[in-house]
Amino acid sequence: MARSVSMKDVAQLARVSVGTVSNVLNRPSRVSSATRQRVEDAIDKLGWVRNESARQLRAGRSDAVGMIVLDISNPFFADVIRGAEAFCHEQGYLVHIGNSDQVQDRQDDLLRHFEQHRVRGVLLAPISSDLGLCDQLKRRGIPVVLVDRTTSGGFCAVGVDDVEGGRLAVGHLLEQGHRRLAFVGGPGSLAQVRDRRLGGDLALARVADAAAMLVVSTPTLDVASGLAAAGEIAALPDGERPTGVFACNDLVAIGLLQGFVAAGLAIPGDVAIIGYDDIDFAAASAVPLSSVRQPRFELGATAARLLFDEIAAADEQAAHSHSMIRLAPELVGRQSTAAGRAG
Amino acid sequence: MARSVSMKDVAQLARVSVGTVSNVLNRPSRVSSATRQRVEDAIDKLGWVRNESARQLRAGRSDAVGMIVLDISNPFFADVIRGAEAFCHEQGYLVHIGNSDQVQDRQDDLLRHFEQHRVRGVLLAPISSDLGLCDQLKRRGIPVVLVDRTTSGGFCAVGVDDVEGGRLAVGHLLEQGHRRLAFVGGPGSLAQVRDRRLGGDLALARVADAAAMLVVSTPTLDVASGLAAAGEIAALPDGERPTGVFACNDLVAIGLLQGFVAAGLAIPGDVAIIGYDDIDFAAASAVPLSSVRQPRFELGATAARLLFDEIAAADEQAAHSHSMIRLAPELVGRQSTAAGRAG
DNA sequence: GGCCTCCTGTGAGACGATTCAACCCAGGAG
DNA sequence: CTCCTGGGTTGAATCGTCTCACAGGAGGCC
Repeated sequence: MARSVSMKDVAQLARVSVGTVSNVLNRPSRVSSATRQRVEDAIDKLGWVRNESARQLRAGRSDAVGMIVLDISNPFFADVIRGAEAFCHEQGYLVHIGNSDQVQDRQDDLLRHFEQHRVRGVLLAPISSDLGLCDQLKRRGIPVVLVDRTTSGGFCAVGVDDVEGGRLAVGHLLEQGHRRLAFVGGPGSLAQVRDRRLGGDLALARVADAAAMLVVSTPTLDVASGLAAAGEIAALPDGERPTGVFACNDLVAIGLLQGFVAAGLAIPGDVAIIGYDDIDFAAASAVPLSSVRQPRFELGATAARLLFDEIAAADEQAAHSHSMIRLAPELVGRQSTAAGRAG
Repeated sequence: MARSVSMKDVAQLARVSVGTVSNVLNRPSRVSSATRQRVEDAIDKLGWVRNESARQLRAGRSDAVGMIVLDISNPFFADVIRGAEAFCHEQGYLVHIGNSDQVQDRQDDLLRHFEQHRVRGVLLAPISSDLGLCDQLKRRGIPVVLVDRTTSGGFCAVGVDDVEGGRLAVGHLLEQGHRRLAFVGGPGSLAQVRDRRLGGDLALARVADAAAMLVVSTPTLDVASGLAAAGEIAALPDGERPTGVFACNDLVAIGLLQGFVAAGLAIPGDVAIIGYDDIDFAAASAVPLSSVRQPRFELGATAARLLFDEIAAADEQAAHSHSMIRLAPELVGRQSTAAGRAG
């Protein structure tokens, strides 16, 4: 198409200088209303739209932050994104969303991309503790806030106390009388998986007559993994099969639920299930799923807030000390662990 | 932090001109290997990262496309995004994801933002037929492809035949012997809602002894809306209550399922339910949900392909005629409509 | 009337990467 | 020895916007 119209074209049509056009846009009070009107008319007439690249180049910064999640298909992250976006939008910032799919290379690619685009900051749900590229961003003056993570090494972080969450989940199963338990989740490289399991183990250690948790490791945290694990567990003979299963997240729990039902096991009669995240589908499942609720929206919003605090401190050359915010998980008991039928 | 390093710094350190640095990056064959090595060393040493704004300004174009979906929490769109992203990534493009949440103003904001950022094209799941801003983008040379939409007015479009899908869904209920049916969904401004319902009506018209569908309109297409509608339907007296319900999407269907169970109705014994989209949670639901499958991933990937065709045509100044691709929906029968018990 | 302000508006640089015409020099052909 | 060729490198111009020092004119004040 025709070369895109620039401020110069607008200036020409309005018979003013480009400087004046810029003033109309950025400090309208400095321009007389007659001139302003002429310029605005010219803008409308030509359909001029500001070129953000040029603006950013000149300003040396952008109006965007980047965000990387582990799995865009997981409704948990959808809500975290919503939270972050709500906050950023309020500040006039755009959020670039990236999906690492738990692949380190993909995460690194995205970080590089963000760096090239000179985002003001990054919200990262990290795959592993390998944060090499984050250090590079930090050195360049791009703050990084870790999301859904409670151990921070030189970064701000927001997370839910996963150890406590695991403790709640397993504690709940124990309270319902279950003594043979299983933990389903993976990979172990994810801090979430390790912490939740650890919490479970801690709860278990307080009860004398409970066996160690059977651990079924999965490659990812999705429905398919839960389904596969269900088959494995259902195949165990009656006396050995766990009566209570702690799934590392709700997707896995839903897979388990489906798998157990398909194998002819009753929920919670034969097996009780508790998930993690309390996504909407957990409650909506026909055997409503007990779960450990995380404040998803707040997680995203808080992370965004920390990020903007750090950005503001850098702008003002003020000191900034990294903070780590640990939100509290909450047990949500539903039918999938209802008492009265378990052995 | 220190002013970000530019190519000039690299050039200085490597004792060459900036032109040579640029050549190393963009046409390495033109540079002697000794020089190239020196430049690359300098880049590493300084940690230089290309400034994408400057590159884009000079090039007059970006390496990104924009995508706007109706509801980022709906797993249906998560998969559409995956499809689009897979294709774009292969072409070396980045996808900016935006969430309109079915709010026209939000959609327009996002379109304006994309225009300012000079994206190469836009994939849009439109809220209504009001595409005013899209025309503006088109005039500016930014092609727009409509996603999940089969009526195109001057745009390429990819969609699933929703009328056919509605026909399949209701046809299936009729085949199972149901004669009192309901349709749950809304708002009517969404083409998806209108078309699916129309398809249902068409199927119904072929059967002499079936009553007209009871239409329960909802404000949005989410779980909460389904729950509310379930209450409304469950309250009807036994002889009047529909025995088969067609939900406009799976989120609504899941809400219905939960609501009916809570009201003491058996699925599919008292009420059969069929949803739409066949998201993973439909199959994983403890009463596995019948649904109409849409090729979600393919939908996104195809839309991206059309977009790049149009971009390529524009680059080569070749003619481009808009195409409209209609993918076929597919009935997936599961337990929620299983036969043998319905009246 | 002269001088000082305030109000508008101007125009010349940046910002950082890319491109391209021009240049330099070594080596080969004549 | 001169001319030509071509690989390797340079430097300036360019993209569109923003900022800032400054100019011109109107009005106020002494």
